[in-house]
Amino acid sequence: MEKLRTVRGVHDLLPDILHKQNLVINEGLKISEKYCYQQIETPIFEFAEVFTKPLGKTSDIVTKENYIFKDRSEDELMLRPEGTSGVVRAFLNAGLTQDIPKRYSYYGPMFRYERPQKGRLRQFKQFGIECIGINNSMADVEVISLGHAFLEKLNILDKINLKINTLGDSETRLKYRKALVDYLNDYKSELSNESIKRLSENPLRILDSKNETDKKILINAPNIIDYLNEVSQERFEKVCSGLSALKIKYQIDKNLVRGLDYYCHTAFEFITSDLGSQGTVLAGGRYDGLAKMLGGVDTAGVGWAAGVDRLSLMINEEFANKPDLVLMAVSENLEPLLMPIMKKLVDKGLKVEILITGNMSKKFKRANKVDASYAIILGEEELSKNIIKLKNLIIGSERLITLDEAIKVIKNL
RNA sequence: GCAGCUGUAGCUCAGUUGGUUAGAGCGCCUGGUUGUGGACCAGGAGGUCGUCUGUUCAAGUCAGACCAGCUGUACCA
Repeated sequence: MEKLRTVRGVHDLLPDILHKQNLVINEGLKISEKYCYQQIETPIFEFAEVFTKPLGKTSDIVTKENYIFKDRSEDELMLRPEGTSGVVRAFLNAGLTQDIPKRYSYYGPMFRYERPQKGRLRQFKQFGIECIGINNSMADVEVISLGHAFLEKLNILDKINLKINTLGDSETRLKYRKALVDYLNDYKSELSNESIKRLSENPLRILDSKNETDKKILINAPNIIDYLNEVSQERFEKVCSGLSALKIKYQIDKNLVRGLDYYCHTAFEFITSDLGSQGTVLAGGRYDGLAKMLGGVDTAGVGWAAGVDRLSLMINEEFANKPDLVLMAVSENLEPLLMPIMKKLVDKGLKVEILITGNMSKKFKRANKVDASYAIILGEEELSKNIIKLKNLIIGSERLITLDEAIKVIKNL
């Protein structure tokens, strides 16, 4: 096919789907504003290091899913695969490390070179929030609570489960990592190829394996909960009891690992079974090490990102941008008089579609198609008396009245 | 990335063991109605059958490659 088309996994968002996505984003913005999160926007591409450093050299995003390119000045740039790194980078660049805490919300397109499917695109939209500069575990609870409230506003909470886990602090993870590797080394010959590779590179991610043999081996693997030092242990308990106090239901999933290196302590995912294998709809965690990885001052942070495309697939909203009325003239020479009328109607807050193609029959057919309730018709007869004809398209009745009267009738509907 | 399924009109789909000019419903356009819609009637436009290569006297139909979508898996939002 030599026709022009979009790149694989990159879709046009026609009005009906974009409208749904905007609803999702608007709910996100509204609820985050209530929690005093302020909207921020960062560039959709950055120096590649902004992502490669914090995400970790072994993450899929960096190794095979990236959109990296060089610009004309040979700078290595990368289309952003996620939002957090850019937001934290912006926070550091603005010199705000003394001005904490900061609560940010953002939305926009992200890019990952993946195998496209329903709910998985190469250009997709995320809405996310970041709470920067608070080490207190109550920030974790706040952030999860906000995510929960967001999904509640979208009216899809009943289709979603929350899973949480803790990755502990760096001391914990070092100890646990060693224990896990020791355990898994005994089964090295039975593990999947992917997991064998990870054993040396990023063993924690083996916990996430969906391979059946791997899963069996993992049943008796050491549990990170047993390796938590006192600080990490206490944190996790506080987060759990904080959620319970909010009556937010959750399941602890000890195999929940975030794919990105910068996470520590709390990790969580809101998961649905409605979207096939793309179950994760909102996910995040704590990323205390991120600011330092970017070369900035060590700053705590916790946040999440939600998949707007996925969420919009879950909400039932009919998109009807139907006009309050249609406006037409009976002959072409009267059409110039319609624009001032339209201006007045719009100024009064009405949604108007002006009909300037076809004969009267066509115009009424169009009015029908766009599901307008009223038609305002201007003809020679009406013009001479300085009135218009108002037709109620639902019951079919017509009245000759002034424009001001017509506006009142339409608005009283 | 790996595996499977699918691709015929704007949409949903039919198309027999390969055989004239590829069909239906819906939608669209024109007219029946020169100031009036939904229903109805009549007519019409719209397809290089995803693309390319091959097999054959003959390909929408068979084969291969590629492209795209979907499903699962990996991974992730």
